[in-house]
Amino acid sequence: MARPAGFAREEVLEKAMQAFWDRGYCATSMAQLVAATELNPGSLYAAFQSKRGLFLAALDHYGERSAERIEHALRTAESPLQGIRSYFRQLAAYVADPQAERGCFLVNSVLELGRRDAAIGASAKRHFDVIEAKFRNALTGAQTAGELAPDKDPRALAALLMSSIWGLRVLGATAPDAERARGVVRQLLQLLD
Amino acid sequence: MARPAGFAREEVLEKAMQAFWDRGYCATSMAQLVAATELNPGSLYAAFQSKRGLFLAALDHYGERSAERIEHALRTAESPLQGIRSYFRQLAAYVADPQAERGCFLVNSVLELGRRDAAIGASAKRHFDVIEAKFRNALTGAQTAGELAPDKDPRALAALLMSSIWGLRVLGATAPDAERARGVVRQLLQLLD
DNA sequence: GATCATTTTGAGCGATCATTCAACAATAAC
DNA sequence: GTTATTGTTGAATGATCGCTCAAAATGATC
Repeated sequence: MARPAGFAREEVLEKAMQAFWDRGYCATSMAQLVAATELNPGSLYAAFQSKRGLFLAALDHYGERSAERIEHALRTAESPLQGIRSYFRQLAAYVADPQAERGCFLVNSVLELGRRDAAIGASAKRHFDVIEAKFRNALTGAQTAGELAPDKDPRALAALLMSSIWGLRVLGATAPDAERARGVVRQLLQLLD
Repeated sequence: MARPAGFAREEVLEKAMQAFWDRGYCATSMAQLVAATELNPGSLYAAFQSKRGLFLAALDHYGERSAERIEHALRTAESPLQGIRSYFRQLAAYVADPQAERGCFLVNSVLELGRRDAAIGASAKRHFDVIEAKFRNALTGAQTAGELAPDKDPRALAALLMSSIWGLRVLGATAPDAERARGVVRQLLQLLD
């Protein structure tokens, strides 16, 4: 017995995420979020408590979608290692796209706020951990399948892959260059052979 | 015949840089810059025109010091490749330090402002280019000295090294972990053999 | 020590910030 | 149709933002 909300939470989160991703937390004003979400301040505050609350929800939204994309690449590949190769080739292509200049929303958020806001830092790190675990699993699977040499360390390799993703995302933010990105990925993937 | 300035420009730039590096451009208020530099607003504006002008000067200050550090590692090494190895081992140690959580000021600035402020983006990219050129020179030198295999591509390797630095800096911002950083560097340096 | 160009001072400016809230609207239950 | 409960509206709030400027202070020059 009450009036139902006039908006879909996921759609609002997607729009808010795009706004935050575009300009960062600090440079995105509530006025811009009101415009982007097409909600009034009161509705936004009723649903998310504060600008920070909305940001945290948008960050989770982004992290979940990122993990899904990686999960999909790994699951649809012919083998664990092919899944990793496939994801990185697709990342190289994305990094060459002008829209990659926004960087990675998780990385941007850690660098802007991770040290000043423990909850934001912890949230981003949690999403990174989920992704890294997927790679580690794939690498362990590749090893038991004889696809990856037994002397390789899945844990160390997974850390390298995370670091490589971060590097490639910054590369995309500084200079969208397809050949450059492909070259970096080609060399990195040699470490899996 | 005039009153001399009561401050040393380099010292003020260093203090302003630390303040901006700590919190980012947007989250650092002029009031905080006034406190950090121990100058009054009027003096800061007389010397740097605007908050943005002060930021651009601080960014150059950081970029020059970064390039010097790399130049020093390369120049004092026994060989070009040893110089690169030395720099990356030193970077792995730095990344494990809690103060590395601030990330790289150039990376932070590109991600926060590079797309919205052309001058800031261009400045950061220029500093990255200077650094990358040093690596490329070292790699070419290593190749002519027979230290690096002739089938390696100095240009592609230099791009990989830049991407690796960016990744390692983000690693430092998310989780200062010495073993993790050393592991990543160990694997990356294999690509030089 | 008088002159003069320059720097320093810090209160104050208009603009914009995140946030609130009282009035109003809409629906479910009866 | 009435009531209860929740959502929406958007103008208003106090705080903080980057920035200015008239007045005072300083030191090199003569």
